Amino acid sequence: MKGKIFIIEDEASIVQLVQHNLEKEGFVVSSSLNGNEGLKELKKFEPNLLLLDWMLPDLSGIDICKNIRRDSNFKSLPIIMLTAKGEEEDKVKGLESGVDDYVTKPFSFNELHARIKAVLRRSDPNIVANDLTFEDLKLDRIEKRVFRADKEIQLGPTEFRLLEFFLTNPKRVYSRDQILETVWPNNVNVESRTIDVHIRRLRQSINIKDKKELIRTVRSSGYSLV
Amino acid sequence: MKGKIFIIEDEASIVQLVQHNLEKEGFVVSSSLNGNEGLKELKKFEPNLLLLDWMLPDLSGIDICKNIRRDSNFKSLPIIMLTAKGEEEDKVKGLESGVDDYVTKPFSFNELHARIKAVLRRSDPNIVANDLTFEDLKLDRIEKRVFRADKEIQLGPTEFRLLEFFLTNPKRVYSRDQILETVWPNNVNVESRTIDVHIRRLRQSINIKDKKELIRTVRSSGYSLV
DNA sequence: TTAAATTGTAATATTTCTGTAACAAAAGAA
DNA sequence: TTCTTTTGTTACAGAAATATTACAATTTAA
Repeated sequence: MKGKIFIIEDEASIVQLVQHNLEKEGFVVSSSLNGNEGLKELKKFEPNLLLLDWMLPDLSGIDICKNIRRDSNFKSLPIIMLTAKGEEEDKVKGLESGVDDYVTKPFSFNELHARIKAVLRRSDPNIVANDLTFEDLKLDRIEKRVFRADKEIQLGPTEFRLLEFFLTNPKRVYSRDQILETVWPNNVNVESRTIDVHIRRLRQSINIKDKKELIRTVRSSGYSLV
Repeated sequence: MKGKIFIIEDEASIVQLVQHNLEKEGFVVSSSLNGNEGLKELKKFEPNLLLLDWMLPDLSGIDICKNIRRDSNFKSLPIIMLTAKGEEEDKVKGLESGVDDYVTKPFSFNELHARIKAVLRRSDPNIVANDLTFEDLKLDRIEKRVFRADKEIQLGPTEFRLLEFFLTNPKRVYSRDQILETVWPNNVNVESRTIDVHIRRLRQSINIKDKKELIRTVRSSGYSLV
């Protein structure tokens, strides 16, 4: 069971795109093109997550948010807000009125999907896959543990995130910039060479003697798993 | 054995939803769509708990309640009343006529489930799991006692709730925010560092020499049991 | 009411983690 | 080979997160 997602968004093309893709991912999806009706349908549908357009013809996103948060049955419904580019103040307002995350339009489905999983993982962990594995490596996001060949490995927080990142796309080569963007908290400035050091630390931790090296260096491109 | 639940409710869709979910949870469920018949069937069925709609076409919730309380065989049958939104006076009347709890429609199944467990825990402790255990730790929700290796341990109220929380999902790592949300009463603002102190107190209480530490610190993530 | 227990916070100590710089080693290029 | 570029390794100081302690305020019990 992947969970139920409700969409309130007035641009039919977006709804169609998102709904179709989410259903392909195994979610049960329902949607509404306007706010007032959407609210009613949503409460019947009882989703695990709401995708909410911030600019609707009838009701503003804030109003919907408030309404939802006031209803004891939906107080903790995770909400991801869809906002048009440049409406920076809206983001602030959104986060203040209890939105869990936001995605700026236009967005790629992959980006949205990642956000959805992240939000669901926090609010409703059973809905989302929590173990990442690759060969004899296993990372448990719930218990925050890492195993190589069934032996537990201790990692620092950054090494953990780094490995988690590689495990979401094994084999794929990531540049230092890509790694930096995803693994490090936003608006943090670190030397790109710093990654080398963390790679070293990660290697040191996950390598077992007689077992093959798991992190490959791709000269002038970056690193990848195996 | 999870116990038997009877439902008297005239909206077939609600009955279906609730009955289905309760059966999935292991309860034996029977139901009736109207009051007079429901009363008869109920007495044959001999449930451990009754879910009672307050607004029925034929008999009012109060009448049913009175009838039940007058019957010596069902004097102490726990009743949860289902009431439509805004019927505040009904709640008062309900509680006066011996209802144990009420749930406002529309409700989520999870909410109802929680209420049912809470009511059964009080009235019929054998039906509901009241002991949380993990390795040699045992927490008794009824008597509010905690044991480690069969030796009783004294905990303050907050430490008790904290441990109870960890025991509902052992091994899982919880962030300070999650702990705060669940363990502390709502809309109470406490410093997130305060949790560290309570963790310390809890550790101090449940740790026995020569026995392993039960609470794991996961740097930058939170805490978990073992 | 007094005494005891409980709570939250702030201050301090301790531990662990991070980023960087400096140098070594390796891989390409010429 | 020799030079250049890129990556590996190491050590270390400062930063960040957690542990511990003490204390005042509040609640509960006696």
